[in-house]
Amino acid sequence: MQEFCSDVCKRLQSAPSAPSFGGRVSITIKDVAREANVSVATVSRALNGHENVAPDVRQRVLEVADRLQYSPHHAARSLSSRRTQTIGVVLPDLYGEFFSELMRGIDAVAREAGRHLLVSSYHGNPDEQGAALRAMRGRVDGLLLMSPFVADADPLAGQALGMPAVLLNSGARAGLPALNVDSYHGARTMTRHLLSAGHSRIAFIAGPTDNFDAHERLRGYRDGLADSGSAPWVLPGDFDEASGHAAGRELLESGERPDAVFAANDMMALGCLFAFNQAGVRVPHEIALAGFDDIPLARYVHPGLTTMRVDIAALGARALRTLMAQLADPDTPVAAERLEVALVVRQSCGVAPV
Amino acid sequence: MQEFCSDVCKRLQSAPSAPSFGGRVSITIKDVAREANVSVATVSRALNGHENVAPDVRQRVLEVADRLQYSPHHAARSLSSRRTQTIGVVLPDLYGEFFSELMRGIDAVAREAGRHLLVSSYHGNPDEQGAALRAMRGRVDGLLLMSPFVADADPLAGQALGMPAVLLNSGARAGLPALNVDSYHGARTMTRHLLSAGHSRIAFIAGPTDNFDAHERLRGYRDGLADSGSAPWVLPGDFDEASGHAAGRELLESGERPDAVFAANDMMALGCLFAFNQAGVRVPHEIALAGFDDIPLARYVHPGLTTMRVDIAALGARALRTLMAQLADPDTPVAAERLEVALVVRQSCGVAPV
DNA sequence: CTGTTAGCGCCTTCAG
DNA sequence: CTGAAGGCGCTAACAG
Repeated sequence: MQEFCSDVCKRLQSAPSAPSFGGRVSITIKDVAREANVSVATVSRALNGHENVAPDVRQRVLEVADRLQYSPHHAARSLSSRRTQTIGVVLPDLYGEFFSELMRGIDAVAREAGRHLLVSSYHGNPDEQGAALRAMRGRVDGLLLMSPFVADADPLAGQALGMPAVLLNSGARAGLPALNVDSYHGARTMTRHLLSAGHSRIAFIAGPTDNFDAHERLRGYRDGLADSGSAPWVLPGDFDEASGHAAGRELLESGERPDAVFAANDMMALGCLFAFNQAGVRVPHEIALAGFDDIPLARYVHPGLTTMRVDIAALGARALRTLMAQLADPDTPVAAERLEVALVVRQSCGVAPV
Repeated sequence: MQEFCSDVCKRLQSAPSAPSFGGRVSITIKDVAREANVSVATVSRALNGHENVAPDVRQRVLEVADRLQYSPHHAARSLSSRRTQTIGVVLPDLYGEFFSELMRGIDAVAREAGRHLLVSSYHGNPDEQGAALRAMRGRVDGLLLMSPFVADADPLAGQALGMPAVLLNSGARAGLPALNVDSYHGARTMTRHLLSAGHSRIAFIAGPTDNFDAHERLRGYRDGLADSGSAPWVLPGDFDEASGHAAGRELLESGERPDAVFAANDMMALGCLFAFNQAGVRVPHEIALAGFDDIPLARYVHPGLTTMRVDIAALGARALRTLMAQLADPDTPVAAERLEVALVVRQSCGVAPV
């Protein structure tokens, strides 16, 4: 035992200049090669599972590597192999349940595929976004990018990503494969559902004006209302509880109350619900309420919230699968896909089973 | 303009063997050097802000680099400099608001410090945890590790991390710097608050038995009750709404109802609240309710939830700051720190201002 | 099957 | 102040 590791032990003890890591020196492929009496090439082959290595040699190499606790240096490996085994994820933010769920879906697939995740958020700032994208170069094999801002100037237009990428909830652009939640059809369906339940004055609490999904949902609401004779009634919102709460109060104070309120997402619907609760207005008896997303809390509030279910984790998972396919075969046809959403009827609209 | 980029343009057009990345070739330091009529060494120095470069030369180099959209290749840089500019974040999971908030805090500091984040979750599986830690070697300069499972065998004991690391909400072990939410004192404070508000039969909805924080909160509850004459009354829970809901129902059905319920976290408190709502039991009139965490919804439910505020984003931010200090100076003394929590009194305990 | 060798792109002495 | 040159650790031809 001792004899085998003498060389390395000596190096460990008398490392001339301790390279970082708290004075530790790391074991390289050379150390393994020397201990196993083979060349570095053979070690590389053995460790990477190539076929052209004699069984006994492979065995010996693996043992030595294990004993020395060798672990290949990632930077070196990816510098020479030109692959990083890492996927870059660039998001507008990391805050809230949406991103959390998204990451969960992405993470599951990444783990399954043995890929690492380099995450970065740009806080809605186009400059930071550019910087984040640039910084990904040489660190990742592909990119998952979410850029939901419907700015006049497409921040991606000028960015040569220089690598395969998939767009998430960002519309379709730059000839990249894209995957979007089908917000438009979802919102239209919900609006029609409310109409068919007998509501005619349906108010809509919108999302941020520069957000792609918010835009699609508003469009779906308007189109859903189109032939009904009902006029659109839109309040501003921000996708958070606070703005839903504010919108709820505003609705109560308006001269003519709506029959139903459709919030562009569940968090706003909940904020609105609490505003109604505080004012003693009963849901659904006096006003019906609907949301969008089906967050976990939607089923626990009282009354249960009617909403559109969006499987966000599936969104992330599917996006990464698309990217992996692109990575495996760059000629995979590029398409824009939609993630289906589903109407979930609960008590908040007054037409639900108990 | 054209003349300057002729060389590179030619290369881009007639790259002999397109090296990965969908057939694109990337611009290297050599390209910049050639365009700027200097050596690669000078480019390197100029771009890295070293002082020994003539102002006009630096200017020219920066211009060329900008025009060519040059961005250094990470793997190459970290191979030669032995630093990755990346922090590894190893978490038990990526699911839910807690991790989302944690990541937000970490991300803010990382961005501020120009560091990237390599995230990985191990789904509560010790083997996966080991694999994740091993895979971090050579890819990151330091580690933020959350390992809240109070298993008999410390999964970290055998792991030579081989690099600076900070433990998050994982107790104190392995001689690593640690940062923990002060769950014990928080729970004790809350329990005493409930007692002093006149409640004597206080039930506690516990968290997962193998979770460090859950354990600390339970301990705080017991100690808070210690000299009061009240007996502990503990129900199992899982930190999610569903288990809080179940516990709430169980409490209602028990022969002797409690005066107050203290849930080990807000999600369970909300689940419990909805169970009470459904049963028509009024909070706080019939039963007082308290939680722990102060998630955003806590202030929007009706009645507002009395809870202990935990600044999770601050937890992440502080942990990364500690790690950065460790990275900057390995001799920084190692200590276990506590993140203070604060009592937030709302209406759910019946002693609050409206 | 195995060893030798030439880079991958960048940083960093060491001479000028 | 600047250029030339030697690696960093690993992979991938190319010869044996």
